[in-house]
Amino acid sequence: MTSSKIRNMEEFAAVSGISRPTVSKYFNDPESVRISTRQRIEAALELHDYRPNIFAMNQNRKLTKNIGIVVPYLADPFFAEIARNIEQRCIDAGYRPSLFSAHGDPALETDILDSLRSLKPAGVLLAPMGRASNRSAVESFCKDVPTVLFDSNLDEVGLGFVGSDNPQFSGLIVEYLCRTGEPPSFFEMENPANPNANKRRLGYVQAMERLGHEPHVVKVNGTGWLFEKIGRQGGIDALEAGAFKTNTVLCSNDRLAIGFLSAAYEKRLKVGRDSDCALRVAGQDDHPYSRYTTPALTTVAQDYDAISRRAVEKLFNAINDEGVERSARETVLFEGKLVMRESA
Amino acid sequence: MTSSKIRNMEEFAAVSGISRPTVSKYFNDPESVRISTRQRIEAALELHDYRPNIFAMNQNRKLTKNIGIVVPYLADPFFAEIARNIEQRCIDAGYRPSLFSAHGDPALETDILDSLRSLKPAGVLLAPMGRASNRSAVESFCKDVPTVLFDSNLDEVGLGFVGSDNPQFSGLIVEYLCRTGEPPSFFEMENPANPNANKRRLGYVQAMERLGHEPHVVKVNGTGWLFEKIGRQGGIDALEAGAFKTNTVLCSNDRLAIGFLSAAYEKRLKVGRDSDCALRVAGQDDHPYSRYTTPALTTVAQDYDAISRRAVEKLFNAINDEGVERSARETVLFEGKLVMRESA
DNA sequence: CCCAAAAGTTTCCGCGCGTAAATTTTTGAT
DNA sequence: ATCAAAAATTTACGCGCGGAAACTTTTGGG
Repeated sequence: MTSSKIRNMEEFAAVSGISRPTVSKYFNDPESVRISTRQRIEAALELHDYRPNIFAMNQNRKLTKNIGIVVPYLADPFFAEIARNIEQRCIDAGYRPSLFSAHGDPALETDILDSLRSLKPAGVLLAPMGRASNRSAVESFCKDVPTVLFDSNLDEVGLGFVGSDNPQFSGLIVEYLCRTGEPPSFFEMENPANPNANKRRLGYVQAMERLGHEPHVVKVNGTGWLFEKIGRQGGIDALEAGAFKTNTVLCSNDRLAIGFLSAAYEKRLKVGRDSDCALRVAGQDDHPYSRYTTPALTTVAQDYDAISRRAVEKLFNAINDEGVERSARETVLFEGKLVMRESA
Repeated sequence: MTSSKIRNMEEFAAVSGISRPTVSKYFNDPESVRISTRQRIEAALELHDYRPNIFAMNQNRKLTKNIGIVVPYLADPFFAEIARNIEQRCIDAGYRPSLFSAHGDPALETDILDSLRSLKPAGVLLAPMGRASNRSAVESFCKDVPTVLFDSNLDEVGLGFVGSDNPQFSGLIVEYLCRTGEPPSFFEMENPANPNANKRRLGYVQAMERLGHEPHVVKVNGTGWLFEKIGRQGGIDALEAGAFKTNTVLCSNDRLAIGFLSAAYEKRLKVGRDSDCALRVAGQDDHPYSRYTTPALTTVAQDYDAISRRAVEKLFNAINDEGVERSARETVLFEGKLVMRESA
């Protein structure tokens, strides 16, 4: 910067030799002005580091450049990773993402959506809490703000849903477990917060029946989002009660599996597929930590990248098409890939 | 809501029977108006669900109610937890926190601070990346915006620092390990991103010398924030090379320890303090996952709650005191508590 | 009941920018 | 060189609210 600070667009327009309305146009879309003027503005920009007042901008604009990203539980690295992924894509597209976590609290989720309204976001990417979500609140929010759901679906809500093909997940790993050993029992929370859990259970049951085995589901107590804790305590209880029909356990998700591995260790049961092992344990998600458990967790990998890319893509299409294609709510599901590690 | 939507404060003032300037006062501080008028406003508020336009508010106010929270790596549940803690305290105090993660990228940290300026935040709580941080950028930011550092310190920058007494951490666990077995080697990254690592190493060395043992530090390659990965690969290499003097390993932090436990498993070395164990492994931080490792990780617990509480407190004091006490930059360190689990 | 202090009202201006309308200038192909 | 289209300029207004100034009303202790 050469001279004194620029206070507003008026002053910046003066030093750049361009009229203020044209400068305004430039900041809304650099492509909308002639190349020569764009260069003059950008030349001035390098000398004076002026930036439009974001509050004044958003006050009048019909559509802000804000994007809301809402996840149910940020302390879960899975959500942290996917949020990061989405965030980056928004920034690259010239938007300003804001990240929110409901911290496992449905009321907070509603609060977030509520305060998100006042941000006048161009769009929102929402991973709802699931069954616990205040459905009507989410629904009314989606009517006002273009919203794409990801990770977990709420029927008929929002512009669409992008997530994983949960029955396929379970089917894939059930098939693997049966092929390489004995059929698994299914280990899950009694009242799972996430609706994906139900689809995974159904996928498990169907796959078992298809393969000619009798499904066996073990449900454990516990509510909330401390899945590892629930998996551990529920695992200890289930193991002590001899609740499993076979020595192979398929957990509803990796975090539950991490807790279950801890339970197996507590009960001095060696986990793995070697002959001296007492248990085989598998998860679902390919959680960032699942390769560092001991033994490393065999699981089904979610396609983080594809999910975040597709979700963002869908949102931006809706934002730009100005409602042309909003009628058709679309659901996109990505298949999981088997990740064979040592635990099963 | 009874009638049609309220469009602005003017209209809301009309339906509530109070003049607009008084309504404005109310929203800036409900305590600043007489009880009777407050009740009238709040009565109208329940009927009409009006909320002041946040952009118009922030445009003129000298001080917004925005608080920035910046962490270096949100995919680390430690930061997710402490961010959540801080976030809640800000909300409770009537502020609007925004969470940002540098995702392990120093350039992004600078970008975040840059764009944070345009949010005109009342204050910022910043956990800097550490050595990799663009110091001058952080420094100049702190001159413009009241900023309290936490987790990792940058000398003389910001209003103050709130974190852990790292040498005490190392001293505590070294003393424990020596008392209950043999003196530990210290396991760390060669070029740790976080400056706390250096203090922990020094604390280790001092504690060892104080107890009459020769310190032994094992440094492993690897940069970035994928500590588990580095701990695992570095651990495998170090174990194969016989790099440790004793069979007790103190890791610089829990995430490194999680990776190291994975390495020990890979090398079929049983970890724990039983007689049949080949290794004892300890960490530092009490990471959210450290109780679910197998074996559960013995570590030193950071006082998440105290750190976040004190950091927020310090920031709000500075904001409210309007620079009265800004001269004295204060450093607050909390002691860690030993968490004895099975790994050591 | 009186009166000073506290609180509320009226009136007005300004924040920084979006945006529309009318006008002028520039552009690029003929 | 000509001319219509494209782009930039000039002018003006409004967004919703903060906040100052001058004034009026309410409050509560004596």
